[in-house]
Amino acid sequence: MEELKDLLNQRNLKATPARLQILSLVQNYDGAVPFGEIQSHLGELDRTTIFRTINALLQNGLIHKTQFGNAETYFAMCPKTCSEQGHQHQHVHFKCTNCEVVSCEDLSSNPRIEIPNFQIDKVDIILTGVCNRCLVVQVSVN
Amino acid sequence: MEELKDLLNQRNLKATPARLQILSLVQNYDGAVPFGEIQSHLGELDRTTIFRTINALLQNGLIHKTQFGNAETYFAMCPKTCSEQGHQHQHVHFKCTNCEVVSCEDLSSNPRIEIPNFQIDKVDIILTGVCNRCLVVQVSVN
DNA sequence: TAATTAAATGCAACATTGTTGCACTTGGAA
DNA sequence: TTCCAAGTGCAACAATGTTGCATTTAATTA
Ligand SMILES: [Zn+2]
Ligand SMILES: [Zn+2]
Ligand SMILES: [Zn+2]
Ligand SMILES: [Zn+2]
Repeated sequence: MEELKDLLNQRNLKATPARLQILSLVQNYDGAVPFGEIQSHLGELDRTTIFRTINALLQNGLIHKTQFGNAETYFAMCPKTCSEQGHQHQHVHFKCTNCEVVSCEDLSSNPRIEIPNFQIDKVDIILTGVCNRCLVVQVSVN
Repeated sequence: MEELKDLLNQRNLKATPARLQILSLVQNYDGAVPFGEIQSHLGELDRTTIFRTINALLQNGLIHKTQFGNAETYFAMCPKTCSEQGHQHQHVHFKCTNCEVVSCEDLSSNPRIEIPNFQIDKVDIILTGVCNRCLVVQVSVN
């Protein structure tokens, strides 16, 4: 908890209870946290505060977000390569249709994404399928 | 317009004015259509009808959608490989930060997306950058 | 430790996207 | 022309997200 406080102060963000609570939830969650989970775990906070807190953490490179279709938005911790200067992620986002967990995953080999005559600045890869844990369970059941 | 009517009837959808108008707009638009454009071009239709029409076209494989961050949802025509059985797209979605146009694009080579011990069922690649048209303009101006 | 202040919060009000139930209308087939 | 399942409009609702303003508080400093 003290290290989260340092993390915030390093980015010139006050270490307020709202920020510590949300950061702590995101850090300790199994996978990326759905927005609804943040809201229900922090019901004592005003909704406006939750949105503003999330935006502050996003803008300062402490957390990032992803979306699957029109469904809920998910939040996860950033690697140390992210800062208020911008986000730098190499990983992809995966949602398991069985356990519903959304996670940040590294690809076994990083794909080369190119479109002829286009300049590509940002690549976002969103995957859906069955995660390793659920596959193991399916195999052991059969 | 008559071919759109056939297209709808092939999928067992009535060729109503709402569907013909929305399909026609999506087909003739430069790139994928933002939801707001659909709404403003079809203001005489009830919003509920617009949503239900879009959902019918999505479910029957006539159009598909994509999203960039939390921003607007975009709609584009489907290739013939899509049907009420499901969507089958190989292309990616690209948004130009200069002209704001969102388009469906083929990659010069299709990447192999793999995560060890995961089963991947659906791959969604969302790109941001500068499109070929805007790059040409920038070069000719300098 | 107490005072100071910029930053953060709570509250109210608002905008947009999206859904559901129900009554009414209509496209397409007989 | 008649018929009816499918489609539409309307009302009401729910969720996400934003803005303005008054109040509170984290961190600095005296
Ligand atoms: Zn980041
Ligand atoms: Zn991530
Ligand atoms: Zn499709
Ligand atoms: Zn597309």
